[in-house]
Amino acid sequence: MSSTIVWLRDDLRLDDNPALSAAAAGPDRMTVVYILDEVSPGIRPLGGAAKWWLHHSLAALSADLESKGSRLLLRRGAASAELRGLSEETDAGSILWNRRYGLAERTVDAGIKEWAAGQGITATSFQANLLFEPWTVRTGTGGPYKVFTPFWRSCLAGAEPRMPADAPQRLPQPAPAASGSLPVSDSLDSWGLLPRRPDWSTGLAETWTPGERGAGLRLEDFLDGPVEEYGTGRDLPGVEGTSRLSPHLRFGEISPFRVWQALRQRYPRNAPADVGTFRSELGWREFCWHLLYENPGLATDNYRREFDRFAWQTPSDAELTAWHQGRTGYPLVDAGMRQLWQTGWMHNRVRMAAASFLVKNLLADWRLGEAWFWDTLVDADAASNPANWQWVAGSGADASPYFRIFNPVTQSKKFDSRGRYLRRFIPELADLDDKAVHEPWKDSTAADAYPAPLVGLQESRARALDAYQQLKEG
DNA sequence: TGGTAGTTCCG
DNA sequence: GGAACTACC
Repeated sequence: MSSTIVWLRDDLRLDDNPALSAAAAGPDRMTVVYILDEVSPGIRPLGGAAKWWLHHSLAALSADLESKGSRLLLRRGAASAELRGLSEETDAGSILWNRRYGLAERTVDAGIKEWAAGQGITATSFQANLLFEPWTVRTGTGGPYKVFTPFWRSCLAGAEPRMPADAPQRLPQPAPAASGSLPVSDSLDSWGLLPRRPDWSTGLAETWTPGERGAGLRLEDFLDGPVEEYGTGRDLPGVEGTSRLSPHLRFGEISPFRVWQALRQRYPRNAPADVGTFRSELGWREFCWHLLYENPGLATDNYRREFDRFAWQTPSDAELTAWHQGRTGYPLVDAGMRQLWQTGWMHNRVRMAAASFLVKNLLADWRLGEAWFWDTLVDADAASNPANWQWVAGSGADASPYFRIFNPVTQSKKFDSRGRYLRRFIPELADLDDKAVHEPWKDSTAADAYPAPLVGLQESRARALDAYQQLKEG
């Protein structure tokens, strides 16, 4: 008897999952498989925080599938080999998946599609993780967009994103192997995705609930309040003003179509400007994937190739470690880096300030920062992380102008004036008053507990402007 | 989705 | 002394 394989990747959900829904609507038995592929060429290994998330997300997904009569099969290895084996084991007549957009991933998928065609197996892919697929958004002259605003305007001018599909009520039974028993699954624990000695994941577990249910609750919480003041609230790191949906979107625990529709339903017309601002953040996610699709080397190559000649300085071990550990002596940067380490996430405005500090005040190559964020963020994806680092560095598409150098003191005075965020993540500063907390080096009582500034803002700023000036002239 | 420095103007 | 404005980086 023929069966269907649903291959899940960055779409760890039952809701609005077109591949899963298509299988559920058919008559076949169904094998749902997740493959941990660390060996196919060009696939970027997951960072540590992402591994932690993946473990818990798969555990949640597995339970959700079982509650509907299905099960999650886990396999590890090259995706193509695993799928071939599994197709044979389960006598699969079709393989279904939701599309992904990185070059290495597309290459794997295309290879499987070709193999399947030769075997008489139907391989079908669906749009599930982007509202606007990269190749569908074109400028008037047929090229890809390089600037966000016209990109997003073009997206919004087209057809409204489709309605999301509800999760199937019931799922087909798992397909047996030829032997009659179910195909063998790896145990999740055997993958070793969770940190061991030391276990740094406590703060992550306190902050997040990976999985589809956690994602839905985040969306509800956001719609119940912060969304209406998103325009101002999102800039205040001491306030819960953002959606915090990023890691859930990263792993596909919630569909962007579901988020879009939830906003549409809540604000059928005349949505407040804040809602438009939030939508445009979804737009930045789309734009980053658009950029990665057109520039597969986004994480390694300067988008603006003239930056290949830029005179990045190799930071000393002490400097890089101070940045990693949140001990640069600049409270906003340090609070952000500690939030990142403790919770796997950093507020967006603080990301900009912390990244600007590394790339401009320390004059370090943006790839060093990109790599650290890749390893420590729960929401780092292959598009947004490099695209945003290049945005900060000035080497990217629609990038921040080179002379825009964030002043971490000005930023914290402006966006965390009471020092609420600073004190939360830097206990050494808890007793300083609202003025000194932004500039602890001016307060003698802070001197022993908190590091002195790693570099002077004036000199390091001037040095960065010089380096950029040389690039322009050179 | 900035910052700085210089200027004017004000209390 | 600092808010507000501007030109420039």
